[in-house]
Amino acid sequence: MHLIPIGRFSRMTRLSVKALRLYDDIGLLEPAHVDPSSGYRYYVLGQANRAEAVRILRSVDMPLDEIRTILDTDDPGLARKQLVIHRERLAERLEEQERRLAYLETLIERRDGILPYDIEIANEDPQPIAATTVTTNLRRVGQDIGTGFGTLMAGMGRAGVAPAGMPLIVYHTVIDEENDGDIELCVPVAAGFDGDETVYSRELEGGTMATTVHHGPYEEISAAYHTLTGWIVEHGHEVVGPPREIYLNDPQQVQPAELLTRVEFPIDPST
Amino acid sequence: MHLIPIGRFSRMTRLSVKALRLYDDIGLLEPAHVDPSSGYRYYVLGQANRAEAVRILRSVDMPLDEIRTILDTDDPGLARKQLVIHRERLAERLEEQERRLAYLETLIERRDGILPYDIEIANEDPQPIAATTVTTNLRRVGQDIGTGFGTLMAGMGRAGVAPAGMPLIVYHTVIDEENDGDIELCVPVAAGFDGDETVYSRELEGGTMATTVHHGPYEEISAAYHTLTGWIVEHGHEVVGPPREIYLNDPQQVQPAELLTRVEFPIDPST
DNA sequence: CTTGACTCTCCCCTGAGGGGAGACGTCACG
DNA sequence: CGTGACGTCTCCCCTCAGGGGAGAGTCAAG
Repeated sequence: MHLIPIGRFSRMTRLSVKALRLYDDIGLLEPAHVDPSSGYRYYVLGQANRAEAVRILRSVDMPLDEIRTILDTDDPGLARKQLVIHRERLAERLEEQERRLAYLETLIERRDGILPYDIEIANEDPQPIAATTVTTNLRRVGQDIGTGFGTLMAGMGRAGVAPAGMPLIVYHTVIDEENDGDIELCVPVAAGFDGDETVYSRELEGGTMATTVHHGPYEEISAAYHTLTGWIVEHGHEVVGPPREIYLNDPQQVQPAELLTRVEFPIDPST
Repeated sequence: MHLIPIGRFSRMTRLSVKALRLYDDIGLLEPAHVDPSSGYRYYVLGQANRAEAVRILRSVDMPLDEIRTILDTDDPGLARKQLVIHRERLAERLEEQERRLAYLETLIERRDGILPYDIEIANEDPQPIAATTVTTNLRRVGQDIGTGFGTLMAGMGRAGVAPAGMPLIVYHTVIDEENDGDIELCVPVAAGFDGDETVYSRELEGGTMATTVHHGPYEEISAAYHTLTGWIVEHGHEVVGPPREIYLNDPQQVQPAELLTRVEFPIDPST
């Protein structure tokens, strides 16, 4: 029975000495013999095989405890299942890397840097609108907007009025991940009409607005808000009403990266 | 100047409080004001923009110090270059994940488990061969085998002899990553011939062999060696000569996953 | 003034080892 | 049998971007 010290075993198996010691500590690959006085680890040839299996499975980035599960089971079906589970995990990571890469590409494509918002002051006239109010939060907001606009269109059909401009949303409450808030889905119309409880007619407030246009998917719009609110405070203005978003093109028709959304904050016009 | 405590700023920016404190510590995003008596961090609206940029860049897994580089430079070219560098890195990881995934697939495909080696005892007759010796290590071995067989074929052509069997290699020394060793590239021939210094004729030793066949790329062959040597020791045999590999098919003609390599260890036939 | 929500610092934890210090063991050579 | 050159041991700290929690202090509203 050849006893092999850790260094030679390390060269045989191409596992580092540090790794071998770790595998001993966690009981994944214990030396056949440990000298009780010196603590020296000694392996035998027959262990190289298990070591090789560990090396292979680590090379596909499998966690150590799963490797132990696979190597210590007698059920080849279970081992196989673990491998398949790990494959799913790798595939998932692969997808994630792909998504990140794609996103990063779009960041690079933006030739104006990461946060290219030009802020303008605009004077908006009051405008008759058809509107409906929904309560939602940041997690559900995408769905709720979709169904909400459906409701709105249905109500406008009942009232016999047609859109006269781009749809918009007034954010009456600040909504975030867990806190619900009220948002008002609106479509400009030619004149006021008789609505009902859910779809009603009102006049959208006009006034001085600080505005900017967000170019890209809705998920990334918060930077536009931050830029605007920061700009407003820095320039000594005050926010005098809820902000609104005006959807300049249709998510059904253009790619998310091409979406244009105008964000407007009503402000007091003083310097 | 609104001062925003960390919790609200956290909700505004969707960065965790822990993360904000970390970014303060490393100077990536320092609060506009820190109360000297309580230590409370207070942010201003204008910082939300930078926070947003951090969040975006973290979402593509960029390291914090590179984010700092990008955000603190005035040179948009440099920032862009960093983004591109990071893209390369992501793409590299993507490839790596793909390679691992593919490898794992092959592991799963092997229906016999991870290390399916059947070991047999064989009696080999002595065999005249043409041979050449090269000194190499585990890093260069692939190239050296390629050019070595070229040399061997050229020498056989000069001597006017033709191959009479599968090529093989005798591993006279254990080679590893950094230590060179001698390997002897061989081709069976019908009978001995007059060689020269580099390509010579000799008789390959016969005898009792412990053998197994490795199915797959050369890089994964070490498990075959470990299995064999482990088996030999466990069965009380002794290795009486250098091991050899016989290449049963041609890497030029089949996929690496389909390669078949017979590994043989000469042993004493006792027991 | 009290209560409840918020925030602070400090410490330990993640996974799979890497780097190094200081002490001890082993082996081949003379 | 001694000696020098390696080999190996344990122990500790480090990675990276935070997460979890303890215990103490702070803030704002009623």
